[in-house]
Amino acid sequence: MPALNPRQAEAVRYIDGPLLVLAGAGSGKTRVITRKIAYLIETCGVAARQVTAVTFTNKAAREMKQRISGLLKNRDSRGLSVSTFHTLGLNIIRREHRELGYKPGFSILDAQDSADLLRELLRKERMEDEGITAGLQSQVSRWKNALVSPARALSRTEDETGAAAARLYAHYQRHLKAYNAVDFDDLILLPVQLFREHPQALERWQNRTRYLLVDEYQDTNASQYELVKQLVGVRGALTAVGDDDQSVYAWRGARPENLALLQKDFPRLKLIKLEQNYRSTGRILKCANHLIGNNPHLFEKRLWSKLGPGDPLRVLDCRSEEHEAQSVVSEILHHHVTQGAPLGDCAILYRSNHQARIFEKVLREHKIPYFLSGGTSFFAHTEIKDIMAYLRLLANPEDDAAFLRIVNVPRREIGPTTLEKLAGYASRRNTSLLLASGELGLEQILPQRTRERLAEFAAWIEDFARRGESGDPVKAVRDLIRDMDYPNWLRETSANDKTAERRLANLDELVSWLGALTKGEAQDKSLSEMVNQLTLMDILERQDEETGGDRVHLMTLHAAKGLEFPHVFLVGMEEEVLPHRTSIEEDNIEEERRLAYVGITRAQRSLALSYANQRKRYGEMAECEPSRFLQELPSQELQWSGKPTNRTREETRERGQAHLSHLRSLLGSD
DNA sequence: TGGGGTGATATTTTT
DNA sequence: TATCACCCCA
Repeated sequence: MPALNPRQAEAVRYIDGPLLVLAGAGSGKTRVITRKIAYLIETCGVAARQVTAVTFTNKAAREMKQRISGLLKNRDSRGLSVSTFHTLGLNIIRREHRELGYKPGFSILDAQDSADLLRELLRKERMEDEGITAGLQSQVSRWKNALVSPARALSRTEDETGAAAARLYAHYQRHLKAYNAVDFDDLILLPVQLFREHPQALERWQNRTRYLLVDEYQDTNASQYELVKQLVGVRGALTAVGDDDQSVYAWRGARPENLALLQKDFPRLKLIKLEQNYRSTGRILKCANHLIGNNPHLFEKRLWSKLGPGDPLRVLDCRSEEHEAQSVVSEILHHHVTQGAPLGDCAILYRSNHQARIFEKVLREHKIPYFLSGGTSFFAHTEIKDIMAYLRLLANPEDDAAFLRIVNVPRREIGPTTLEKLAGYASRRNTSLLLASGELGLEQILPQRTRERLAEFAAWIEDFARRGESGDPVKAVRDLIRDMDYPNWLRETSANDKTAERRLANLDELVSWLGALTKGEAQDKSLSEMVNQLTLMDILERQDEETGGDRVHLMTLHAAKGLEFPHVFLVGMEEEVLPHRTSIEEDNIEEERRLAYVGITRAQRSLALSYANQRKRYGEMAECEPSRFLQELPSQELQWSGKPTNRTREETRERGQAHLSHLRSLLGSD
């Protein structure tokens, strides 16, 4: 086990009050968090169940758990909570749902479900023409993340469009509540509201959070910060780890200022900076420091490394995006062949997803295996969404969104007209669609055959709901899928055999995940708990990872955060690409610079930056200018290749002239 | 119910 | 250019 450096050790041992660890890229922040948790449990005698660590991604939480259990060996780490903010919120809501006015079995709507619901409401309200369709979901999300209630949102708006959006927000919240459902943002928002209104509940949670550790602190938004403050309370047993230079989620509500706010809110805050980098060579770090030096800083820090200077950074000047892809791929091949570098050591990083395409094409042409991260999520597949909707409905008979999704999938001859009438009836009776389906009052408005179909469906669902509750929930799910002949429906609705096979495999995978969840830590989980847990999980299609092997990594800069690779190719270093056009327009260059910084600091041994002079934009060929960030790098550390651009030609001319005038001045002074 | 034609639209993305 | 949602017609 590597020894901690003095600063890291100090951060691990400082438990007397609130602590902010400013951890530069590659400075071993995860090591500090994991070692600190082990220290708290082993040395300070804090009970594992009273330690809570929060991260932003499942992946980070998973890794952290693994590393801690490695450190603690056989010692008791049961009850230690390492989770994402959202899972923590879910646990709080699960325990306290009554106080919040939710019933057991409440559903979680994912981003897609919530967008669907908003679109539906928008349609009902006939507000399409008011131009608030675009960005409505993110507006609502921003409000929620800033702890702005619908009423406050409405009172704050100035124009009619904003008011319409705020009304929709109110409407949306009412529907969620009626569905006994929450969305992702609610998982943070509701606990905050609960703790504001119920001091006893807050005390309960404070008592079980004797120590709180927060990773990637710069990514917290206002509601997450509020939750942190509430849980920490006056005790101030908090370690926050973050790096303002790696804040790249401002567009999602993250507030890097939260780092500075800590100092205000916790006057006793201790600050420790981790500046020794264990990842990159000196030249790479020098360039990174140089670039980020152009940003204003909340806290000054300067990364250094003992790893030696390393090679100069290469800049690839390319004619077109095609040429760029070919240049990068041939460099990778070169590394691979001449230095025996594994393909898996190479990563191609880009600003936006569409840039991956051309690289995929060229890699395929060269028969080079690659791993593209950030594809469609497992849970975005129709078949998975369908079954999840069934599960939600089993657990929560009030989940109208789930009901509407699957009532006619597979076909049960329950069409839009029927549903509209049913919805009218249900809302008059103040009940849910599923519960209304079996009611006698429908006699007045629906023909007998239709009523029978509805009642049959409702009875069928209720039957399986009972089976899921009393018996083996996984078996109930299997039976449900078989009983409605869903696999055949999938085959019928798939374009070809191949997609059908894939979808069936996905279905199997979902069921086996359910099985795995029942075997997990807590044995007897209810169906709804399993469903909610699944909704927060990130099962991506990882055939690539499973088939394993040595593959080039392709990913966005956002996805690369937290990772490292021996050889990094930072591509598309152009104005309007990185910095992205909209960021230029919105005068948001600093965040783009941080993105470039994140990209550079992913590299361990070698880094190449590339740009194209021409690129297809919305179908049309457009001239491109090298990114301003290239000029912000120290030119003596860069090695340009390819044909020199106008810029470099100009530079050489300038340099030549400077040299001449220098000579002249020498002559003149003589 | 499904398929084809049409017009708008075009970041980053986790939970 | 490429995709996607939407609408109309068979």
